[in-house]
Amino acid sequence: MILRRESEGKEAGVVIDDGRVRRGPRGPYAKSEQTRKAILDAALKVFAESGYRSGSLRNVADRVGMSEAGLLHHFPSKSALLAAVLERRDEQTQEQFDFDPSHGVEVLRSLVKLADYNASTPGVVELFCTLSAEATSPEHPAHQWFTERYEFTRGMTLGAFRELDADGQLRPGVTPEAASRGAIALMDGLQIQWLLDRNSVDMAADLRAYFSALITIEL
Amino acid sequence: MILRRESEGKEAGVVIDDGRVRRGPRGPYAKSEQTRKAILDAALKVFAESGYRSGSLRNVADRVGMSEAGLLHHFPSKSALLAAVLERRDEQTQEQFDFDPSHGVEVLRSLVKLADYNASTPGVVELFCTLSAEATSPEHPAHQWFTERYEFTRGMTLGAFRELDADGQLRPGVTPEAASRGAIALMDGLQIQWLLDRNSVDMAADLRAYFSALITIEL
DNA sequence: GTCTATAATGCGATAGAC
DNA sequence: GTCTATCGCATTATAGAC
Repeated sequence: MILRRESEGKEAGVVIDDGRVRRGPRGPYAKSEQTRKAILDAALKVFAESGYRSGSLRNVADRVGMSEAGLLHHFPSKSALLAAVLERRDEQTQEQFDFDPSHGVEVLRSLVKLADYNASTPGVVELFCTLSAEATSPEHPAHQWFTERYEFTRGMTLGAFRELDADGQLRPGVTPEAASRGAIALMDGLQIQWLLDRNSVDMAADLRAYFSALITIEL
Repeated sequence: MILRRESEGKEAGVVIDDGRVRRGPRGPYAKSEQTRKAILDAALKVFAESGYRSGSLRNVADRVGMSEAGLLHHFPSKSALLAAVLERRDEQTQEQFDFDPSHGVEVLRSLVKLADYNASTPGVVELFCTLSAEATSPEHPAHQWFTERYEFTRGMTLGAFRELDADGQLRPGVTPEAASRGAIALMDGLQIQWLLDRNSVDMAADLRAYFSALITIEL
């Protein structure tokens, strides 16, 4: 699941070295932008396959064809690298999906489209699946990031269901709160089954079926 | 989510050292049974908090108050310890929950009860949440174990929904296949949100709401 | 900007004394 | 059954040459 939180005010970062927060490159990295991107691509794959804790800088460095020390010239620490990877995913998906909470049905349609798109980027699904489980631990450097991410995502979905509820388009017994928690949970849970066997699950179709069971109008 | 697969025929084990499969103690461990249990309790906590890959034998040994070498006298390797932990959970929950697929509604009721029970054992939820994400990787020693576990669980739930379908108790548009995949996914996904903030989610209530949206009869 | 070298720590597992 | 000692390897990160 990839969603973008509103980029106003203080954005949640990833805790680096138990204190500082990195939000982006501080200086003009203009010349080495390519190298940075290559590192981030490799890091995404490594963290996706092994998680943050077990993924190693050596593995990332090997994939990008440089030494660990060379890598650490671009990112001062492992947690800073994780922060940059998550930050970059947010930026990229912000461009692709626009979730306008003013139209309830549109949000649900966008979530189905997102589930469909996710099926084309297994590495990213792996990354978020692994990290969201890992980051439930309060000591994890991305714990706060995921906490706020879930709050934002659930809030947006909740707004959509509330609007549908106000328009009388929710089936009797369905509450916006349970429906929004369920929608996020379903997307996460389907990803696990999909990663175990990609032929066994159509994430978008199952999410659409869930929505169809909750609302009275056509999706 | 804790479910017991049928214990007939060849049971899936956890791959140990790329080959052997450990299913239980081979000899009479009668005298050191207490020590084994203490180790398994500590190992469950460590694997729950850090996952299998990042969890260390040293951490387990420290908690149980012995050396790593002493621990490895009882379990020949780290993966053998993981196998024993998963095996033990299966045994313990087998005694507590009986899923009889002959009565569709009863299976759904049992799943809600299970979700409620899980909320009283956060350590176990953490363990399965972390491991099921970690084990989506084909190289993980518990990959096969989780693959077969999901197949079994989904099959049982599918049977329940098929029976409800035959009795005309599914709402129009609901298919047993999507419903069963969704039920498992919902349980998994709710666990992530619950682990992030235990006050934000009532897993059993949300699962019940999901079922209520799919079936026409009272739960 | 990238490297080699190295520090400092942690890991799983084995050998052998008791 | 448990220990100490140790092996061999991986890890993050730093120092300093080029």
